[in-house]
Formats: sequence, C-alpha cells, structure tokens
Amino acid sequence: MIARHIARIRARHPLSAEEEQAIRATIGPARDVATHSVFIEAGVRLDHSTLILDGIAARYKDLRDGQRQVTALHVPGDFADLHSFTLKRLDHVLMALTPCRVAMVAHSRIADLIERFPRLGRLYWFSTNLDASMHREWVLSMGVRDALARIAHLFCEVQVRLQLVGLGDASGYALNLSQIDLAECRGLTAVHVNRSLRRLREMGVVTFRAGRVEITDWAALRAIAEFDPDYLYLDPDPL
Amino acid sequence: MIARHIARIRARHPLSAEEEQAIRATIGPARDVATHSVFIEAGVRLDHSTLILDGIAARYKDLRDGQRQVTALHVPGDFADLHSFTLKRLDHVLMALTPCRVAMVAHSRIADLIERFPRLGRLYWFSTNLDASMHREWVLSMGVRDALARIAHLFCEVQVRLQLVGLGDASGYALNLSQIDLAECRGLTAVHVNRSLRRLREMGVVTFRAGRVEITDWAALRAIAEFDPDYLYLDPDPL
DNA sequence: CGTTCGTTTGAACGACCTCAACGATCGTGG
DNA sequence: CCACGATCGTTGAGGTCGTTCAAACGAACG
Repeated sequence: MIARHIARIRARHPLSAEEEQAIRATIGPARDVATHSVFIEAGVRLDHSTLILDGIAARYKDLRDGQRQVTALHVPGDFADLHSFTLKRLDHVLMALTPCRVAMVAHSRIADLIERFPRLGRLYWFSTNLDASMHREWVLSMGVRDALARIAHLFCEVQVRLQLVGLGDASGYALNLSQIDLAECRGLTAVHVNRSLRRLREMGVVTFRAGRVEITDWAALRAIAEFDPDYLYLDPDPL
Repeated sequence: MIARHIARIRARHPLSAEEEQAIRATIGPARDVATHSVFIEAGVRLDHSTLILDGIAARYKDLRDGQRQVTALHVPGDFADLHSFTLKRLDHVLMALTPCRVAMVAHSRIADLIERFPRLGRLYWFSTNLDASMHREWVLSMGVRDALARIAHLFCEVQVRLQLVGLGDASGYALNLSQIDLAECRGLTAVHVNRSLRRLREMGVVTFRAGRVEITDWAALRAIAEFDPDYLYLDPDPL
C-alpha cells in the first residue's frame, strides 16, 4: 500500500531505487481508523506524521456554532499531516471520512531521511507546497465559483488525484462520502448540494450515487468547473 | 528593511547571529513595483523568490469571466513566493496592491543556505507551511463566515501580522487598499464590502478610511470574526 | 421492527449580487 | 487655473442563489 505513496511522488518527480527504499524504511506501524473518527486533534504536539494507505480523510476546522468547513481532502498515498513536521501542532483536525488505513511516520525518521537524502527533503517540502496550492484553488472555488461549479471542481480534482495512484478510471471512481460531507467541503448546505447534484445528473454530466462518482461527460464537467489541472503540478520536473 | 524579515522569523523561532548573517547574505537586488503591477506571472519558470521589503502584495487567481480571487496577502518581511523554490513555477500571479519594494533571492542562494544551515531549511519550510495554514483559514472564511465576519477576520489577521514586523499598533494600521481589493480578497462584491464596512463603522468596531484600518473595539472585532490567532503559530518553538 | 442517518422535495426567507446613478478625489492636459 | 476623465466610494431598487425550516421517504442496523 506504500506503493500509492511512491506512485504519487513518481507522478511528479523521478525517484531512484535507493531513495524509494529509504522512504519505505521510514514507514511505521499501520492502524485502522473508523469513519468519522478523528485521528489527529488540533493543538496537540505531534512527533509523527500520518500517511493515508487507504480511504479518504479530511482536514477540517469549525466555528463556535458548529459550522464545519473541510479545508482539504486526502486520498491514498497522501500524507495527511506532513506539515506537522515543521508546525509541530496543527491548527485543524484530521478525520476519516471513510474507513481508513493509516501509517505513522515518526518525525525523527523523516529528519534522518532528509539528512541522508536532502533531495527527498525538497520533495517532501514540495508535497506540502502542493497541499497549499490545492488550498488556494479551494479559496478560489469558495470565493468565486457557484454551487454547481464548486461541486464539479471537487469531482474533477479527486478524479485526477485518484487516477494518479491507480484508483478509478476515466468513467469515474469510488467516493464513499455523504452529501453532508460534500456540503462541508464546499461551504454549502446539504440541501443545496442535493439539488445541485440533481442538476448535474439531469444535465448528463456526472452522477453521485451509492458512494461512486460516475462521470458521464468529462468535458462538460471540466467546463462547468473551469477545471485547469495546472495547480496539481503534474508535469514531471527533475527538481 | 531585511530587519522585518528577520523579525518575522524571530517571532516564531530563535535565530543565531550566524544564521541571521547567512540569511542576510542571500538577499539580492531590490526593486520597486508600482501599485497593481504584476511582478511574478503564473506558469513561468522561476529561479528566484521574492521578499517583500515594503508595501502590500497579493497572490491571485482568476476565472475566465474576469472574476478575480486573492488567495493570500503579503506584508513586509514576508516571502511572497518562497514556494516557488520547490514548485519552480506558480499557479497564480503576484501583484503589488500598494507601491512595493521587493528583493530578489536566487533559488541557488537558498539552496546553499539550507545546505550550510539545515535548520534554516526547516524554518523556511515552516514558513511555507504557515502560508498554507493561512490559506486554510481563508477557506474557512469563504466557506462559513458571512460578509461581516470575513472582513473583520481579514482586519484581525493583518493587524497581527503587521504588528509582528513593527507596523501599526493596537489602535490600527496603514492598509492602503481599495474596497475593490478588499472585495477580491473576500469573495464579495465591492458594493457589498462597502455596505459591510459601513455596518462595522456604525457598530463602532472598526473604520476603514483613507488607507487606514482604525480599530475602535478590538474585542468586538475579534468576536465578530471569531478570530483565533492559533493558526498564525505565534508561540515560539525551538524546532 | 423501531431507530437512526442520509436523501429528497417544497415553501419561504434572506444574504449578497446586479444594475444604475451620483459624488468625491485626483492627476493630467489644455 | 480650470476642465476633463478616470477611479473609487456611496446609495438605492430589484433580482437571484443559496439558506432555513419542515416533512416524508428509504436504507442500514441493532
């Protein structure tokens, strides 16, 4: 399952066999996390980061009245909280949105790794900068896209990210989230998400049902979202 | 003027005289950038990062119909595009919102610096992760805060960030942006920003006029915004 | 087989937008 | 020095997108 993490890196940068081996050696014990359970609390001092082996996880923050906003989604192969390596504690919570299998990676091992392989340090730095790039695209979505485009954009982003690690295909992918989860990702109410999903379905663009995103018209979906994958930095760069 | 950059770092982490000297040695030539002029284009391969010595700069993205969304604001002492060190090209534009003085820092110098001082590498990594943390707070703002809270939150954030580098005081600070700029930061129209500013003024909380944010009731402003500075990681940590 | 959780739909409301007009300020050029 | 255009701020009226509230339905699960 670490393979997905390696695949994710290789999609953007070459990785030697030696580097791959060194990365694999850092991976600590794995554990299962149940749906909707929090596996990293905000504000707690951390000495490890968490790799998503399987399932979908979310970073979220909430306001006093209980309104919750998901700020990032994580798919298999992603580090959910690599940024805790430098931040030491997080400003948000990490929660499993589906049953997840995660592996702990001690910060001390990451420190050793990047000392021995400084280039991997930059690759991991890149990875957190990629998270930031996705955050910016989300700011753009929440700021100027309407509900239809926001939802469409999320479907596009997840499609690309999952395909990178060998999950899903051109026709769609498994995404076992509730409409409530989607609403919390997009800054909308579940009611409005429901109506927007219906519109997308009736337009023959995409169907979200039974934990699966079925893309029936990729070009249209992309157009509605104004999705430009540039911000995912997919063109390999030697760094 | 580099002093603000040093102050910004010292607000979060200790810095030895030797480290400070090494950082100062990386700073390249400075230049002036006029209001509303772009100093880093999207998609262009970069070999340097840009330090803001003076003035306010913004990262923005826009959609086809011309709708613009600012994804981050930068104050003196900030690197506007340190992330280009690993990303190599940016997914967004960098523009001066007020007359700015900026300094170029060659990526090769940064590479040398962090090779000689690995801890500074982590501090700079931290800095980009801090940017990401602010992005997340912006996602939260755009997702769940209403117009009044969004604007109030921005005023709070900038207040704290400017005070860190010795600009402004408890009563307020200079912020020479137009209401249009503010609107593009908050995903609102200029008209609605205008009305919201009036409300904040009439409530006796904050006045935005003549390029200045005058905070008349910090507690109220903070309450309206539900501003919690946690995400700015101000408690010094040895790393 | 009742309870719970998510989905779906309707009706009414409200926050924010659009369009439009006018005023103030300021730099520029006649 | 004044006229002019440009830019920004301000206000009003009306429209729309998304919300709130409410209710009914289906599926999953003990």
